[in-house]
Formats: sequence, structure tokens, C-alpha cells
Amino acid sequence: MLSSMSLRIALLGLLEVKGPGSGYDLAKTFESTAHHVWAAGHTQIYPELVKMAADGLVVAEAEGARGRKTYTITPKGSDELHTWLLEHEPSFALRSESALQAFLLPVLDRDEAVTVVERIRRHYAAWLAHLERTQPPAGLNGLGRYALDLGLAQARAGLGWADDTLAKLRAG
Amino acid sequence: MLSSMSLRIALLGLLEVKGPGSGYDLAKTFESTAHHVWAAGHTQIYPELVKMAADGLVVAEAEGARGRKTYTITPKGSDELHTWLLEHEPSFALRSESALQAFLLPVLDRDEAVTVVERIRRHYAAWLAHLERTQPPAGLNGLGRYALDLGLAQARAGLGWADDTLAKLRAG
DNA sequence: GTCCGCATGTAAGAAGTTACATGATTCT
DNA sequence: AGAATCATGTAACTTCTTACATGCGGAC
Repeated sequence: MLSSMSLRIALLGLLEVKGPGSGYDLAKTFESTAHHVWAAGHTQIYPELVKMAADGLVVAEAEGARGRKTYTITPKGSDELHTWLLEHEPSFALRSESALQAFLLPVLDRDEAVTVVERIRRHYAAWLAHLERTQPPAGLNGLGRYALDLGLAQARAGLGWADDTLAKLRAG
Repeated sequence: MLSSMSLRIALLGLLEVKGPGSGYDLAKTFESTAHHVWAAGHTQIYPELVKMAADGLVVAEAEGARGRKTYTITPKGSDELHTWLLEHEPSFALRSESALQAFLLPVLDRDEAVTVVERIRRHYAAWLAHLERTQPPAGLNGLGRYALDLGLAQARAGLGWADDTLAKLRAG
């Protein structure tokens, strides 16, 4: 077993809850439901499904129009999903461009720093607005509802940080 | 210019504030000060410095014991750093294993979900404790102080989410 | 019939991880 | 002398991004 393979896990989760689907379906669902926890486009998803099939985590039935393949999760795939959830210690490999900008603020003079923090603030505000518009998707058996709460909490924390920091910068 | 190159920027920031240093110095400083905003080990840093030197963002003086090279930021490097800070729109490419676990919670039964959230809670608690112990490093001219606040806010948000979620799971 | 969205992919390269390799200095 | 830590690197691999390529089906 490899160390990360989070994309696999996310795909297995969608297949387990939504039932069988094509790569295209998965890519769409990914975009609309899982994008804020793990981003991945179709160019990453298609080859990954092929590998997962080779590893016996999913099965593909080649079928219908323009070579559309429908993937179904196997018992082995379901096992892998549950094992990962129960046993994998999530890594805190943080890699955030806004946090990096925050880190580097002291190299700027005050006005520049204000500009940068205002932009970060707008980003958090936009993200928060987006999440507030997002309803936990129907037909997914609750999948994503807890992550949505987490996202909201993090976005609000970021927004609060930006406001505090702007106040500090303007006062100092 | 490439789209991301955040590692370069982080290194330029350290060189600008701390003054010249070797790859080893930078790797150490990275680990102790910037790790919570952008993780990178020496195997990534050494080759990157070579490329940055080739691009004229830093200069290396080969010197002293065991081939230790000291890198100094150039005006061009400083330019690049400031331009990035002022102009780069940070991307929100989120990729968090804990958020993914949160997303997938509904595939588990209640007791399993509680176990997973408790583990995530421990992680946020450990992170928070670590950040609370961390003092904004002296000798770095304030570098990292704002990112530290941001990290604290995010860790507290995560901890709060875990507590709320545990309450919900146990009540439901 | 032609345009648009559906649907599937490949290829090249950048970024990041893990494991390995090597030699110099300092401490005991 | 031996151990620990300083200090630098390479190689192989996985993961992710960007750009390109292709063909079907329905709408007009």
C-alpha cells in the first residue's frame, strides 16, 4: 500500500455512496461535491480509474455509446476505503499559498501588506459565500455534510484573521 | 513565469530577511519556521536553489568546509519576491486528508465515525498545542508572526468543528 | 450540416516524496 | 577511535498540471 492515495479513496467513496458511474460522472461529481476537500480534474481521474481496475478495487464494464465505461466498486475496494478511513493518520502537510503570503507579510511595507491582506480577505469571503450557497448534495446519503461544516469553520477563521490583521496593520 | 513556484518564493523570503545562508541553513530554518505554511525537505530545496541560481534569483559563493555554498538573494530575486506577493492571486487548491476523512464520514457507521473524528480532533489539538508553543522566531524581523495567528485560528476552528461533530454524532 | 456540449483520453513536464549515498567535523 | 551530527547531494518514483487530440450525439 502506498502512503497517500487520497484520490483513490475519494473516488471509492463516491462510488460506494452513489453507486456505479463513468469517469465522466465521477469527474463531475468530484467537481461539484468534493472539490473543496480534494481537487482533481478528469486528466487525473481517468488514468487513476484504470490503475484502480488493475488493482481490483473497481470493475469496469465497457458499454454503450462512445466507449463509456461504467465503474463499480468491488468488495476489495470497499475494504480499502474503510480501512483507510479507520486507520490512516491524516498528514498535516499544509501547503497554502495564502498562508505563505501571510508568512511573508513582514517583507512588505505597511501599505503593501494591507493590499495583500485585503486580497486574501476577499478570497476567504468568496470561499465562504460559495460554501454558504452549497447545499450538502442530495442523493449522496449525507456525503460531504460534515466537510461542509469544516470548510465553513475554516473560511470564517480565515476571514476573522484577515480582519484582525488589517486592524493591526492600520493601527501599527 | 510558472504558475506556482511557491517554494522559490518562500526561499527568497527567508534569504531576504535572514540574509545569506547555505542550503542546509535554509532547510533548517524552513523546518522550524515555515513548515506549517509550506512543507519542504532538503531534497527539494537543494535542487531548487541550483535552478534559482541558474535563473539569476540568487548567487552562490562556493566556499569553506565540505563544499558549503552560501546563497545570497539578488535584486532580481528580491523583485520576484515582491512582485509575487503583490500580484499573485493565491489559489485555493485545498488538499487536506483530514477534510477528506470528514467528507467521507457518512460511509461509516456511527461508532466508527466517532473514532475517526476523535482522531482528527487529537490532530488539531496537537497542532494547536504546537503552534501555541511556537514563538514568532527572533532574528527574522517578524517573519511568520501573522502566519502563526492564521494557523492558530485555523487550528481552533478545526478543533471546534471536531467537538461540534462529535456532539452531533453522539446525539444522533 | 455545423456547432456545441458530452465523453474519453494522451503526453510532456513540474512538483513533491522516499530512499539511498557520501564525506567532514565535533564530541566523548 | 567511534558516534553523532553537519552538510550536500542523486535517483527513482508518484502525483499533479497544462495542453493537446478526438470523436459522438443532439440542437438548430
